[in-house]
Amino acid sequence: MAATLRDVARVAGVSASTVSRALTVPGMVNAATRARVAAAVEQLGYEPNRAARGLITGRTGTIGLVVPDLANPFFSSVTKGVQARARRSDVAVFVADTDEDAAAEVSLVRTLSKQVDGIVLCSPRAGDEDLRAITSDTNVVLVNRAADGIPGVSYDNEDGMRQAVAHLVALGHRKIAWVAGPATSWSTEHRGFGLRNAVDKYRAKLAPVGNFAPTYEGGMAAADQVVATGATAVVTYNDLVAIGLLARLHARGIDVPRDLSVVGVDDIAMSGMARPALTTIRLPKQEAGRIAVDLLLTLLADPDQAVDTRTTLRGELVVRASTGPKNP
Amino acid sequence: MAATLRDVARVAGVSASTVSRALTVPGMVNAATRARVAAAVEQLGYEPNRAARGLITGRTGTIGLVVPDLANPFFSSVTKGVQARARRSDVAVFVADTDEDAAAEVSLVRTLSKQVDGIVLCSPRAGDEDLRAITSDTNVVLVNRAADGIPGVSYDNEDGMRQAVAHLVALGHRKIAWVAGPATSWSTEHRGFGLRNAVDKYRAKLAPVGNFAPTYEGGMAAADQVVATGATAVVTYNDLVAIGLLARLHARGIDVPRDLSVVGVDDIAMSGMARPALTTIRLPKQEAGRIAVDLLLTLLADPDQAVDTRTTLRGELVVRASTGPKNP
DNA sequence: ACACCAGCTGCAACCGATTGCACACTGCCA
DNA sequence: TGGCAGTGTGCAATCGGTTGCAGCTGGTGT
Repeated sequence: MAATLRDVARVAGVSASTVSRALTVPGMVNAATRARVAAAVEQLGYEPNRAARGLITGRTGTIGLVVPDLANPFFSSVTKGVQARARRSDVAVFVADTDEDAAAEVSLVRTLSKQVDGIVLCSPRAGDEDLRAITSDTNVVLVNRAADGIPGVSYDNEDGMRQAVAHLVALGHRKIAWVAGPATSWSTEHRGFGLRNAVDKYRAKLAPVGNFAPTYEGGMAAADQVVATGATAVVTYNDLVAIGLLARLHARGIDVPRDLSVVGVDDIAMSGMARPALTTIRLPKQEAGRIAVDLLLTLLADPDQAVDTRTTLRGELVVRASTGPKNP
Repeated sequence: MAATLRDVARVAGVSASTVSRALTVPGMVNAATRARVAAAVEQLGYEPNRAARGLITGRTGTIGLVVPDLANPFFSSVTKGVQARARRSDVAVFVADTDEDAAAEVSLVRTLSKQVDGIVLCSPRAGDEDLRAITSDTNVVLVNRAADGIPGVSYDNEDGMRQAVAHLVALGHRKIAWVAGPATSWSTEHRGFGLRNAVDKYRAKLAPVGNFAPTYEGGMAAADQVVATGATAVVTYNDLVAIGLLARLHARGIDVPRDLSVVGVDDIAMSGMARPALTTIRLPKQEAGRIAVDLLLTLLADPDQAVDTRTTLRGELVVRASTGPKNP
C-alpha cells in the first residue's frame, strides 16, 4: 500500500496539515520542520494522490486529448507534442481515439470532462454548434480547427494552398485537381477555399474530386478520378491520401511527376520516404500540440483570460520529387 | 458546475447513499426508487466522479499505457488496440511516451502508478531487475516483452525468424544479414537468437550488424554495412529500419530484390506502400493491445489470479516484392 | 396479537488530500 | 510586567463519493 499524507505526518512527527503545506507552500513552514517532512517523504517514497487533491482544488493535474485516429501519423505527432509539453508541467494526459466518428467525439469529451481539467480536441469532426455546446461545460482548446469563441491553434490553410498553387503554376501547370477529404472536416473546407482563391489569383483552373477518406485507401480510390479530370497536377487532402494516390498511379503506369505532379499536406515522416518523395506542405505538428497545451494551461491558471486566444501556424512548402515541370 | 451525487439525491428525494446504490448495486434498491433516481440522473446529466470513487474503492477505472515512441506506427497501433478495448469496458487510458529512454520509463511508471489501477507497459527498455522492482508496487502487464513473474503478451520471435529464414533459404539465399535494433531491446535479443537458431537449422550463415536505432534513419545508417557483409538477403529489426534501408539501397543503385532481398518485422501500414513493397513478418499489434487490457482487467478483478499469465502471439510471413530468388 | 424476517433506506464514518481559522509561542517594545 | 505583532502549527470542515450498521416498514407464521 502506498504511503499517505498521514503516514508521512506520523513519521515526521507533525500534523497532516503541516505536511501538506510543506509540500505545496513551503514558505509557510519552518525550515527545520520542512526538512523533517522532506526526510519522511523520502523515506516512505510518498507521492501525493492527485485524485484526492483534485477533489478539493478542482484541479487534477490531468488533461484530455481527443483525436480522430491515432494510427494516422499526423495525429501521433500532435499527440507526441502534447505529451511532451504536458510532462514538462507534470501534467498527465488521457488520450482517446474517436475512430473518425463525430458522435463518439462529443460523448468522449463529455465523459472525459469530469476527470480532467481541460481537453485538447484535435481536428474535431463535429459541427460548430456541438462544439460550442461542449465548451460551455469544459475547458477546451482546439487543434487544427478554428471556431468562434473557442481558443485553439490552427493552420493557415489558405496560405499553404497558395504556396502549393504558386509552386505548381511556376512549373507550368494550369489545371489542378483537388482531392477533398472528409466532408465534415474543417480542413477540407478551408483547403478547398484556399485553393479556389489561389487558382483564381494565378489564372489556373481547379478540378475538385471527392470527398474521400483521409487514408491511403482514400488516395487509391481517388487516383482514377484525378486522372479523368485531365489535370496535370493534383493537391491532396493530406499526405496519406497522396501516397495512396501515388501507389495507384504507379500501378496504372502513370509516371509522377512526368505525367502528373502530386502535392500533399502534412509532411508526415512517410512522405520523405515515398517514391517519388512527396512534395508537400509541412505542418508543424508537435509544435501545435505543444502550443495547445500551453494555451490550455494558461487558460486554466487564469480562467477569465482572453477566452478567444487563437494561434495560427504557417505551413511551409517542401519540394521533393513528386512535382515537376508540366509535360508539354 | 457539474451535478454531484447529492444534487441527484435532492432531486430524486432520497439520500445520497440510495443514489449511490441505485447506480452501483441496482438490485439493492426498490424498482420505483431506482426509476426516480434514474430520472434525476437523466435530468441533471449526472456522471459520477471517478476520482472520488477511486479514493474509496481503490479502483479508479483508469489504466496507464507506457510506450517508447508514439510516432512509431507499431506503437500507435498497439495504443489503438489498448484504447479500443479499454473504452469497451468504460476504462480511461493515460498514455505516456518515454522517447526510448529506459530511465524515463521507470519514473513514469512510478508516477502513473498512483493514479491508475494498472499499467500496460509496452516494449520496455528497462532491465529485468528494474522491471521486477516496478511490478512489486503496481499491476503491470507487459507487451512485446516477457519477464518471469510478470504477466504479459509477447510475440513468438523465434518462430517469426524461422519463417523469414525458411522463406529466404527457399529463394536460394545462404548468407543472411541481420540488422539489430537497440541493444536493450528484448526483441533484438530474441530475434537475434531466433535467427541464429534458424540459420543453423537451414545450414545458412548469419551476418549481424548493428546495433541501430529502430527508425528510418537507423535503416539508412545500416545499409552500407549490410552491403559490405556480402549477404544476399537481410532481415531487419523492424519495418521502419527496413524502409530506411530500402531508401539508402535505392540511392546507391542497389536493386531490391535482385541484388538484395529485404525482410522486415511488424507489418506497419507503410510497409505495403513502400516500393518495392516490403516482405515482412506481420505482428498482430492492435490485438496485442487488446489482449493486454483483457489481461490487466482480469488481474484487477481478481488479484490473486495466476500472476504469470502470459500470452504468445504468432507472427505471420507476408511476402511482397522486396524478396526474390538469389541472383546466381 | 406478537415475534420475526426480509427488503429498503438513511445515518454517519471514511477515503486522502486542502485550507480557513484559532491557538501557541517567541521576541520586542513600552 | 503587560501587550502586541508575527510566525508556525494544529483542528476541523470539506470535496464527492462508498459502505457498515441500524431503523423502519409491511407481510408472514403461530
